[in-house]
Amino acid sequence: MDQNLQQLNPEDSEIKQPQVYQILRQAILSEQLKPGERLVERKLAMQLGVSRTPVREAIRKLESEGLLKHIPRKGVVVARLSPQEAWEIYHIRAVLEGLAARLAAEWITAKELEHLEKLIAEMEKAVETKDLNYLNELNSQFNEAVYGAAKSPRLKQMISNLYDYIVSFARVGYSLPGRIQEVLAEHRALFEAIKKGDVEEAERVARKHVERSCESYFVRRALAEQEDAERLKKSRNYPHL
Amino acid sequence: MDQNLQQLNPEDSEIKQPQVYQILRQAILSEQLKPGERLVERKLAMQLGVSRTPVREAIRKLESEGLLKHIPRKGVVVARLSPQEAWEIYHIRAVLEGLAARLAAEWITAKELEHLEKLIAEMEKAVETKDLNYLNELNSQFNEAVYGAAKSPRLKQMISNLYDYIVSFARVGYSLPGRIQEVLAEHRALFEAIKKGDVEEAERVARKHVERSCESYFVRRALAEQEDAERLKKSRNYPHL
DNA sequence: ATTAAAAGAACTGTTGGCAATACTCTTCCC
DNA sequence: GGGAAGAGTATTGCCAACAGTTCTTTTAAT
Repeated sequence: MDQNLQQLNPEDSEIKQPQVYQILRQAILSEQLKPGERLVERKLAMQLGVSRTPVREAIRKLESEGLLKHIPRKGVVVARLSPQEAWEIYHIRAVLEGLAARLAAEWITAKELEHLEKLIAEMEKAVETKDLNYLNELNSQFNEAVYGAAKSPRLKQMISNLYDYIVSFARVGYSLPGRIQEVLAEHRALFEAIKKGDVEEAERVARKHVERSCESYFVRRALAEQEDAERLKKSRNYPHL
Repeated sequence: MDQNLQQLNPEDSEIKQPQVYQILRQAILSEQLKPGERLVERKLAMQLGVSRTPVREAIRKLESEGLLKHIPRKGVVVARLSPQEAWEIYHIRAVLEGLAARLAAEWITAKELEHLEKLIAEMEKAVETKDLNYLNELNSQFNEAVYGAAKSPRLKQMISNLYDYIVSFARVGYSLPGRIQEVLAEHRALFEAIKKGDVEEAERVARKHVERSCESYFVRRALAEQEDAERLKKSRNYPHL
């Protein structure tokens, strides 16, 4: 627990709960608060410079989104995804994004379509210059644009929520060789389907895309665990550490 | 606001927030608290015999599930589904239930399959005796059994949440002539697909089933509005009422 | 009678404190 | 020395009160 969380301004008369929520959410997604780590209301309240109530409510909200796990009379811990849960989430996302793509293919406007096209072009440039950070940013924008085109706020909301779970791992999903090109091709195929207004194709492509992401997530996760095991093996040689 | 909400036992040392949550949830789903109606923390707290804190937390939870709508510094009201939102929810449910059916077809056990078969048989009996209440109960059980067979707790949770929204209208979905037989046939088709282990077919059938429910929801809703309009017209003749 | 300002009422957001519960460390008995 | 009982501590659940904000009603001036 290093815990140098951003502090709230005490004289800030804004409503504090949403700010606390944002800070905690960021801390969890950035893994400043690590999976399995315990959150203590009073400590967080002290650190943030507010009373327990806003912290409490923020925690409850994060809990209902699934980022925290609450054990009655014991407290809350940062949720740790089991492989089974990660698989579930990816497959739920797959069908939801499929639906979003279908709706987008049906309802997209000329202006939105143009925006998507620009994003695709930008992505191609970013792939060539291997600017992974920018590519990630563009990726999010592309997804956002598709969800927006679907004209279904609730669907968009649900997808974003699910997206949060795996954001930390997904970010490094590109690290697999060849995956970058694959992702680009998949996005392009989705764009084409939406442009044609082919709802079936759009749904199929989007769904497949998420399923592929799921696969590379598990490959990535397996690699990470292998690395962990190696580290562990090494550290056994130096038990005093 | 008639508000004869069930009271909590004051000497009850159980944790109160979940109880308050259940009571409010029931009140909303049973339309004892009607869409658009405002919920006042202090009033509810008084009526339930607790302080504002548990009420507040229960409200926040219901809000995050979408049953309540929160307007900052104003309070919360019972969410009223616009036709657009109802449509969204049905279509999200359609793909999620499709996924659940697919997973069920893949992972169902012999015992679960047997249970489904019994439920189908019961439903046929209930259709003949026109026992609508029992049929509804069986319906829920059948759905639960399918979701359970999918072995995906999170998916099950999400579907149940969405189900709540439309439960009040769905209950009368049968009232359309011929719909009862249709529903039964759809359930039977789903059962057969799951039994065969045909994942594609199971998904397609389940999805179609929800889409049909959506249609009959809107027919039902249109009828209800027509009735409302008639009532309004009548009441105009007696403006003093 | 109409309108605008001001007082008042009604709520939510926030606070710190109290009670109940779960965990931990010490002490005592075998 | 090991294990069980008990005191002490940490932490959540709950509460009543206060502060700030929004809505309503009253009042006064035109």
